[in-house]
Amino acid sequence: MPKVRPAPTRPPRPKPSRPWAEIGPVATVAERAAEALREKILGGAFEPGEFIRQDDVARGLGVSRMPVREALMILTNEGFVTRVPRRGFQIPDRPVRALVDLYPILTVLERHAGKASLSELTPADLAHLQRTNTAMHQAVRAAEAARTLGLNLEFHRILASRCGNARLVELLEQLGREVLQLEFWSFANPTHRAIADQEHDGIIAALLRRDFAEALRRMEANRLLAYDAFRKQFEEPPAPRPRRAAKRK
Amino acid sequence: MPKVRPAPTRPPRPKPSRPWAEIGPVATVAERAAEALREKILGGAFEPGEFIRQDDVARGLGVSRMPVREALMILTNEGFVTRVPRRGFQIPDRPVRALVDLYPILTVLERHAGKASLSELTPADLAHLQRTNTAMHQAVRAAEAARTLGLNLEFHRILASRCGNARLVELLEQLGREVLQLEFWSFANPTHRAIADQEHDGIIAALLRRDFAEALRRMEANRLLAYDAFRKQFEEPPAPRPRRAAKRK
DNA sequence: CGTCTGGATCCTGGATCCAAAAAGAGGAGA
DNA sequence: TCTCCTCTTTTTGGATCCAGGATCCAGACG
Repeated sequence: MPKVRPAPTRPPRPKPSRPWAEIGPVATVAERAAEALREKILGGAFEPGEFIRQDDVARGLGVSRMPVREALMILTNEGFVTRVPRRGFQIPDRPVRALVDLYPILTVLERHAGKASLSELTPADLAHLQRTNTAMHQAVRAAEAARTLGLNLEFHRILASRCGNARLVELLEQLGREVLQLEFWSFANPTHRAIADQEHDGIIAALLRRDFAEALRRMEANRLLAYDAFRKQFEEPPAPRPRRAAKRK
Repeated sequence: MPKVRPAPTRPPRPKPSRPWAEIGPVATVAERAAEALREKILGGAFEPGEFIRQDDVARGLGVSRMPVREALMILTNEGFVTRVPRRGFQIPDRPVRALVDLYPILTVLERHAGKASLSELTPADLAHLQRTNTAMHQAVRAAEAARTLGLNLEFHRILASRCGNARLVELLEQLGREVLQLEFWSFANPTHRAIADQEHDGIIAALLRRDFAEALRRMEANRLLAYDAFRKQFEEPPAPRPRRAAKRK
């Protein structure tokens, strides 16, 4: 008989015996599934508006459907998919609107973080920034999508890292991830990436001169540039429903 | 034999025959569980740092453990709980730090949204605002916690609703929910609530005069007030680990 | 010939079951 | 008597199974 537990709460960890505690990636299967799905999505395995079949993913990963479900919920938080109550999880089908909404949010938050953070960056941070930048140059040339995205995130995360607000850094990373992913779908053209690269160089140069105002301007210009290029390209989605050819047997 | 599916993607909804589509709350069990858990958490059924036992909740709701798991993931997105990989979901145990981080984010985003939204509010919006405000007055007097929180969210949501950025409204609501919940835990004292109420009246008055700058100032003052009151009260958490009495047999 | 309705099929959501891991308790040794 | 180790219990994480519902296709009717 499972005797009723006398204390409503567990004593708050009297022993610090937690040899795991954030040490290694004891990654649960769901997290690994989320990682794999993220890669697949970024790799273009799905197209906007498509619903993700859970057991297809499960079979593909060699696991059951449950960790896939959890992974999809994780990806929902990260903005990679959206949930429709009895239909499942689908790739967002209106990336245009989402991007137009996201840019101003990211701009204002990045400015706020940058004001506090840029002047506090240590020489080690700057070195890290430069390493990340050169690595990203290589990734761009090699056309490694996921790697480029990760390095771009890293770059911006370093820029904001010293703002003294952990939650803000976290939020910026989450929104930045969404933006990069959406940009990735919208225009996978390399010219845009090259432009972003140039801007990154400019930011680093300004930081090395300790010209923080200029660095901040460059950061905003970086976003604004992408925003404009984007709106120019997708001023209005031409076909409301592209009427893709039906599956042929 | 489940014959291999010939087309990798389902034809993208050729028929718009979706009689459900956001009509009624076809709420899945997990969503209802999330709602119930939210109420319980706000009601103080758990204390900061406590881990939530999944099958306790499941038994309490008369459902299996799986929708509870999904509900907990939903609540994780909303910031009500945090996840520890092999331990479960716990009530965040450092609300102080979280609040100090959240206030500036919410302030800067609210200012951005308010600049665009306040001048676009319709008379109907203002009426809605006033109705919400009076309802919240009543809820405060009746000490109905969850209701007060919901109405407060509604109030701020209306203020930002015309900013033309759906994602921003959504983000503000999410962060605002976190802040209100954390405030609720930190100081459940009614004086603070009363002060917030006063500020709401001031915001409405300024809006009726179409003095948007003043309304914006009032909005920021609203947050700043709570921020200061909060920091004054919890300047430094006195006991790092309150050393709760162990359960007695 | 187009449209609507009915049934078959597939997929998601929920329940139940099993394994693994962490916490808790008790005993042995210093 | 205190500490460390081991064994038990509890709880989470994952797998499998079942039911409800949505889509899709075919046939009937206008």
